[in-house]
Amino acid sequence: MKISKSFIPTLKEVPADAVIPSHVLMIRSGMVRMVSAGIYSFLPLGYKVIRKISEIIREEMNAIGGQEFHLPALNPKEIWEATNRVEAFGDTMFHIKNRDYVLAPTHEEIMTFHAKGVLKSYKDMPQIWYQIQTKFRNEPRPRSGVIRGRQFLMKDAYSFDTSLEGLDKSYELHDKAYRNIFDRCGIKYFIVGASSGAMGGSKSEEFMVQSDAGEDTVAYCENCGYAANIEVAKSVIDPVKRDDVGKEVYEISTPDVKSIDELCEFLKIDERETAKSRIYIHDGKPVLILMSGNDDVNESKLELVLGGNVRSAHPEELSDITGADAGSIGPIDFKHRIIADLRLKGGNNLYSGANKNDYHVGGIDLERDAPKTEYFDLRSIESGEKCTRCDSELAVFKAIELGHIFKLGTKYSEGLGANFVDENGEEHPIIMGSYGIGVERVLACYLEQNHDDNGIIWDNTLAPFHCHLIGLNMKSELISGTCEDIYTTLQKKGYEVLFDDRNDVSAGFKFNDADLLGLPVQIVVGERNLKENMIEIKERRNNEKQKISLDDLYQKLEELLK
RNA sequence: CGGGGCGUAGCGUAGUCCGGUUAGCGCGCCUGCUUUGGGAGCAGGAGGUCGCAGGUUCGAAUCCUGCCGCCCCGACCA
Repeated sequence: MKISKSFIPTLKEVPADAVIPSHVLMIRSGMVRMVSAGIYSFLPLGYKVIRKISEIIREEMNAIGGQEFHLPALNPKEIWEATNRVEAFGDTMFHIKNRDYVLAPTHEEIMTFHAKGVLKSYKDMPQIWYQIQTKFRNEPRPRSGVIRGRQFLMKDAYSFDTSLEGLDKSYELHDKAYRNIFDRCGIKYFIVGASSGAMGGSKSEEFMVQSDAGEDTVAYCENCGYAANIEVAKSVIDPVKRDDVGKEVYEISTPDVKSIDELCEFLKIDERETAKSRIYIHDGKPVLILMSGNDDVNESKLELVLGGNVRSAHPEELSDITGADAGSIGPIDFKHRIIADLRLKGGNNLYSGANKNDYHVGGIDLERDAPKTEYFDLRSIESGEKCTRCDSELAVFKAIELGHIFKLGTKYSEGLGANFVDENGEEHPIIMGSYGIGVERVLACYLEQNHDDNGIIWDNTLAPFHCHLIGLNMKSELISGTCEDIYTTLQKKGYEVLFDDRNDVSAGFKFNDADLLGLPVQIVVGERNLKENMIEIKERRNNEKQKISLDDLYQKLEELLK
C-alpha cells in the first residue's frame, strides 16, 4: 500500500478526549474515529488489524470444531421475553421505536432458537457454534475508547451438549482455544475465576489483562497464579489480638468522636482495638456489620453471605434501629442480627459504639458480650496481604476483561424449549456453554502493552503491514526507482508492505509517522546510503538500526519477520 | 443518575471573570519556489452558524435561562 494513495490520517497532536494510551494511539495512528460516545468507525488501518485478530480467533475456534454463523443484530423482542432477559437487561438493551425489535446485546437466545427443534437427538451433539459480530448495549457511560462502547465487536460461541461431562469437555476446549488465541496475539493475560452474574449458570472464568484502564479490580498472586476478582478474593486472615486478661464492658464519654480515626486519637489506641459498625438492610431487616478498625465492608461478599441484595441504612433510619447516629453504633445490646468479619473472631478488650450518641464502650469480648454474632469473610483484601494458597504477597490491581467462558447449563434451552431426546427416549433440555471475546478489546489491550513514547510497537502477527518502506527523497529518481523495485519484490514475496512514497514530506516527518504506526521493520532508502548500495533497516521493537547491503535485504527480512 | 470539567476552523487552543475594532495563535490544508537522514523555509491563500435555542443590551464567544454533546470520578456493568 502506498501512503500517497491511502487513507491513513495520522495526527501529530494528542486528541483532547483520549486519555489512555491505546485510545490515543488508535486515533493518532488513524485506526479509528469516534462518531458518538462509545461508537467508533474503524478506518482501513484499524480494520486491517481487527481482521487479523478475527482470523486468529476463527482459526482457533475452527480447530475445536466451531462453526461460524452470521446472525441478525435486529431481534424480535418476544424471543428475549421467553428468557426474561428484556427485563434482566433493562435499560442496557436498545429498543427499536417503530417495531417490536431489540438490538441484540449478545446472542444466547438466537443461537438457542436455532438449536431448538434441530438438535433433537443426543446423536446431534456436541456442537460448537460461534459468530464474530457487532453487539449493541446502551452503556450509561462509554469510556476508554473502544474498551467500553455502545456498539462493539464480539466473538461469542455457544456449546450444546447432552451431559454435564460433555459440557466440561466443551468448556475445556474453549479454555485451551482462548489461551491459544491470546498467546498468538501476544497479550499478557491471566485467568480469574468469577461469578457469572446475570448470564446465569455455574462455573466461569475471565481472561484478564492488567491495566489502569480496567473496570475490574483483581487480586493476583504471581507465585502460584491465584487470581480472583476483589469481590470474592481471599487473603490469609490476620486476626485481632486476644489479651490474657479480659476487662469488663465499660462506657466511655466520647463527645464529638465519630470516626475510627477520631476514636483512636481520643483514646490513644490502635485501630485494631476497635470494631466499626455499619448497618445494612437486607430483606427489610437491619443487620449490623462489624469490621475491624477502618476495614471496608465488601458489599459483594456481604450479599453472598446474606443472599440477595443489601443496601446500607439511610442516616435517618439509624437512630430508630440502634438508638444512636452513625459514629456511636455498636454490637452491645444490639437487637438484631450481627455479622462480623473473621478478623474480629476471638478478639477481646475491643472498643466500639455504645448505641448512645457521644458514648463508646470498651472491654468488649465479642464471644462473651455478643454471643450470637456470626463470622464471615467480609472485607476487601489489599495489596501486600498473604496468599491463602502459598503465603506469598498478593497484588491488587485494575484489569480489563478480554474474554469470559461460562458453563451456562439449561437456562436458555429451558426458556426457549430447546430439548433433545436421549438414548432412552427421554426428553431433556440441551446443556449449554457460552464463551465471549471482546475483539476490539484485544486490540486495545495489545496497544496498552506494546507502545513507547513514539507510538505503537507491533508484532508481526497483528501488524497491519509487515514492513514500512520509507523513501526519503522521492524526487530523486535513484531513490524512487529503488523503492519501487523493493516494493514490488517484497509484495511478490508475500509481504504486506506500507510504502511511504510521499514526495512532499520531509524525512523527519516520515520517520515519526513510521514510529507512530509501529510496523515491525522499517526499511529506509536514502541517498547517502544508496550511493554505496546500502540501505538502513530498523526494528521498531528495540529501535535498533543497521546499515545493510541492498542485496542482503530480503534475507534479513526473512530473519526479522519470522 | 450524582460530583467535577469542557464545547471557539480538520486537530490543539487564546479570548469568557470585567460585553465594545475585522475572533487571535500553532499544526494541518491550498498555490508557487526552495528543501529531503528525525515532525523543513519563504511568499501568497482558503477555511468560523464561537455546541443549540431563547433572553438581557445600542452592541453578546463573553451576562442570564433552558437544552444538547463530550471527557474524568462515582453508581451501574453479559
